Amino acid sequence: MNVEEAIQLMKDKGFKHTDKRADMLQLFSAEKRYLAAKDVLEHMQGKYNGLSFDTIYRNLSVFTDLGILESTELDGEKKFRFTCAADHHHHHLICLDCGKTKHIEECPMDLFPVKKEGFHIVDHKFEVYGYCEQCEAPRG
Amino acid sequence: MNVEEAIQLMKDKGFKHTDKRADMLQLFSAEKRYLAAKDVLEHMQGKYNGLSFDTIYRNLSVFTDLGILESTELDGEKKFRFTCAADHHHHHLICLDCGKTKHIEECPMDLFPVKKEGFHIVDHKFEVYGYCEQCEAPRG
DNA sequence: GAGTTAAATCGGAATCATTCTTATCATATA
DNA sequence: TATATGATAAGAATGATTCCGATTTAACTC
Repeated sequence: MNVEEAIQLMKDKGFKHTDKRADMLQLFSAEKRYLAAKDVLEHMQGKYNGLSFDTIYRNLSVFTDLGILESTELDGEKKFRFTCAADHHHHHLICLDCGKTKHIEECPMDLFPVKKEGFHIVDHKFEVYGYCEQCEAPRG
Repeated sequence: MNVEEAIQLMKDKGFKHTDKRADMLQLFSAEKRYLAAKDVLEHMQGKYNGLSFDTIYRNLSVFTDLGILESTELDGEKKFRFTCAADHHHHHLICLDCGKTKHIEECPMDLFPVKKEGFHIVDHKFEVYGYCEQCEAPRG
């Protein structure tokens, strides 16, 4: 998925094209890492003075619903990134500082049976956390 | 670890014994599932009128630091349970409704190598979510 | 190209979980 | 029992997120 495809998908689903939405998608496409709502707001405020939090949150939610962005929750914050593989299940190694990721193909659910007597399993989360080279250095 | 051991550990570490702390530990020991701060508050308010949120949060934090409780973050809420195995690494299958858990012995980190070029790994999270029999039924 | 309609946005208030602050109180100890 | 220090109450403060009413704008119709 790229920005053009994302915008087309958005239109196909009946959402309107706006400059703010296009710019948000452009940002995520360029960054390819997890960003918090406030990161997005900061980045956009240069161009759009008085941009509302509501706009950011609403659009993040729209994009996530459409599968354009994927999200996770880290340290009490929702974070979003341009989906790196909308078509197949995967996991991430995530930099706790900048949100940069590495793709993890293996899924633990495929590798061993989780004893699930008396449970109806509906989801799972597997994430590995660390610091990338750029963020590790300053931490000494 | 049981309630008595937890209280002893608390005293050994220089924390004072109070009825509220003992009751909180009693609750977690009896429930053996993930509870949110507000669950604990509700449970305690019957006995202690005017109990402060601060007391709950501070004590949850003390217990977690001492390894008496283990915690996770689910749906924007911190949840706590009496540690089911303070001595060895493990994961959980968790009921999204009531917080009941099943122990998962296998750790994905042991089962396959996570390609970590350029990353310094410091942590990971593996949780399986579902609904237990009691909570599944009402959901129809 | 102007008019219409529903969606998008703004600005700020509201909410929810959590943390902080200050004064008061209770536990453990001398 | 007196004292010191930790624990608690009460409520304010914080931070992320959501909600709401009023206004603006994109997309469609004529």
